[in-house]
Amino acid sequence: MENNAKKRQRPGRANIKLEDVAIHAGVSPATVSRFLNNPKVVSEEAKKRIKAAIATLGYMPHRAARALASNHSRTIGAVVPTLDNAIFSRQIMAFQNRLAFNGYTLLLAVSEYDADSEFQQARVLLEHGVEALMLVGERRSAEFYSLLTRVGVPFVNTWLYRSDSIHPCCGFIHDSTQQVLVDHLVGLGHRRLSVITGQPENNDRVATRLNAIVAALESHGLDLDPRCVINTHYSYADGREALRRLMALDEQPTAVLAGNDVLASGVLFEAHSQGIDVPGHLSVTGFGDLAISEHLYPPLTTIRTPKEEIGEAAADFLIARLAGRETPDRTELPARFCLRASTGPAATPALAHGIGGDGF
Amino acid sequence: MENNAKKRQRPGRANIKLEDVAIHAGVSPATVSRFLNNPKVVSEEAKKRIKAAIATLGYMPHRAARALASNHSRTIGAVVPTLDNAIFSRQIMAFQNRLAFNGYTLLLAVSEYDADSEFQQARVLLEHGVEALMLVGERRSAEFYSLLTRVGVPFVNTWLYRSDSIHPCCGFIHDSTQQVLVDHLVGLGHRRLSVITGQPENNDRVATRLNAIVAALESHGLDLDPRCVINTHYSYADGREALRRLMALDEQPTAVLAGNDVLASGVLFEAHSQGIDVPGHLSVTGFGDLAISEHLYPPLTTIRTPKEEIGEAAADFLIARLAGRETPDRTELPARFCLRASTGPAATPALAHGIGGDGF
DNA sequence: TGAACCAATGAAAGCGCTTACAGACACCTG
DNA sequence: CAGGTGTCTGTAAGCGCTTTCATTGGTTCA
Repeated sequence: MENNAKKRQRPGRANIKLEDVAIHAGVSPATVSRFLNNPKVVSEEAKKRIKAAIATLGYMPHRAARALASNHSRTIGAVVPTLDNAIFSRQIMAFQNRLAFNGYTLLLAVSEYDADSEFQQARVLLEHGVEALMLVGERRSAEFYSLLTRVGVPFVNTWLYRSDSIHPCCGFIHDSTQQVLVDHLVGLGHRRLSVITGQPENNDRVATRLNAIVAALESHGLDLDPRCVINTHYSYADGREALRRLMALDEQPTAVLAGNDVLASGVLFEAHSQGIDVPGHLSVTGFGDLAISEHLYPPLTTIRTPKEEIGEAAADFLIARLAGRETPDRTELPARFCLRASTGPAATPALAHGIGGDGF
Repeated sequence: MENNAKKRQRPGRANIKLEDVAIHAGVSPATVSRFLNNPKVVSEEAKKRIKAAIATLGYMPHRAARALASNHSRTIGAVVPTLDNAIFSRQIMAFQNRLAFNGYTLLLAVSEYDADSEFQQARVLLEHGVEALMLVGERRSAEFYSLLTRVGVPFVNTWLYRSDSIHPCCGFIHDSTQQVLVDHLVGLGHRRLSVITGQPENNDRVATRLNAIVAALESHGLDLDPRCVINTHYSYADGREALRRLMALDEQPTAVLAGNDVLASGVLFEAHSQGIDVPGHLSVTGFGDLAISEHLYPPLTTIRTPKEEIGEAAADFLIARLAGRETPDRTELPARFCLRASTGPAATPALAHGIGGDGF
């Protein structure tokens, strides 16, 4: 009867609140709160008693209440296209790790490469009061960007770097990175290249790299046969299927630029099962450098992308912003060319259709 | 001057609140709240005006306030060992997808196979008011379980199923699943098996499977030479290194049971580079069935684990519990044996040291 | 000795929502 | 027409914290 108000029970939480700790420790709630948030202003004596009270009561702060009162949720959101690809999962791991280290919790959503879904999910994260947001890519609706600026949370676009971007970003320059691969192949004598990649309409990095390939070829006086460009999804089976289509062409390409290492692996697998010699008959490049890529037969020539570095840099950027620290809007984390054995001199036309080399 | 109180600005959010919507729509805050949470009780007229007000003001609900007032955060937490492995990332994708569909947001933490970290991170998620929790495995401190029950949030242990578990769980039975592999190899004439797996002390599934291997061998009157058991980490390089150690033994095993498909792939890669014929000279099994496994040379005999199914079942279970619906505590999602080409009859002793077959 | 300062604390007013309760109104029913 | 019923709405009291402001008692300094 000591409490005549209808007591709304809190299912789903231990029912100990800050006030209980205060009573137990013989101090005011304000002091307990200060102990939690800024311990140096409370006396040793009070600290000791509060600590004891927290321990014996098993008190856990109620973050929603804290968020409401202090206007700080201590959460940061991320929306990524998928976790299927090791690329994003490593980024997220590094990101989450950095956040946790700094006392932030990650709210995660997956967009499945769908722009509407990305927007929708980001909205929900904002409603949840995330103090900052990590996103992938930069192409999105004006409405999305205007929400972001209206709400005023710091955000960062990852996986790309453009020195003239109007938004904070961290990643690498896709054009020049992609160009390295094209130059490499052309330098090996390849004249008829092919591309197997994702859907440019859902993925601005794919679109950029595709353009970069065309531009790079142009600079060599070459062009890209549209029949040699296959836009597909990111699975091994898709990579295999794409190579089959390419090999069915009457003028077969001598090299394949795969959009990522999964696709490239698929190409390698298919080449193997068809007895196509790589790199004797066909050169293959990947993009991303997965852990497995150096172990494939032959080891894959690819681009090592800074997955963890991007996650960490994004976290550091956002945390710095939230702490009011000055920090540059754009961070370039270069991707590196990994020359391995899946690329080699273009077969001379005379040999082009033979099954060369020692296979696998 | 209409507001003489010191106005704490809300940086990081659009400053429109429910009350503003109410004023704009000419109704009380309660009605707006009802519109948001239980629209069927508000009149069509009011609905229309509130909808318009929300749209023109660009109102976004403040979830922390809502959580505080209603005692429902609409968030669910998950702690997984890693996202590095496709296993858990697929589970998380499926889980998150299901949550989002039901209006829940995922708070994600990664424990890196560390029990203290798992506990710590789960605590933080609980502080954030997650209404339910998905975990991996079942071995954890009594303190952890007591917190879970004290706080009273529904939780579920994933990746294992035990009909006699006292906690909700969803997954498969490791013992019998593992046994299938052992029986398969023994049935092929293998007598000297080896195991390459993770660290049983950090991973109860590994420990269970290891015991299951010993038991299964015993049932065939065989035993497991301790020198043939290698506990390592989950990388391709670790798998390769482990095979090297196994091959350096004076009595070489004729089969390797790898703890997961990554390790098994490493074994395959190393076997290839050493010219060891698989399965002619050495049989290899995996565990998990990654997307790549069917494409390897030779395609990997392994166990297909229900990754997405586990994520979905876990989400469904927790959501049902939160909705007060009856639902069984334990869900068995069987793992399936995938017979492929990496296993074959044990080499006869006479041939055991030769390099057989056509390699790759 | 009194003014000035400082460190430590408590009282109380919210943060932006939800919800119990009661009131207002329209409509039946006997 | 009194009384009941049902639908919709508003009032106001919190949810568990943070934080401003005022107060206390002790120290230092001129």
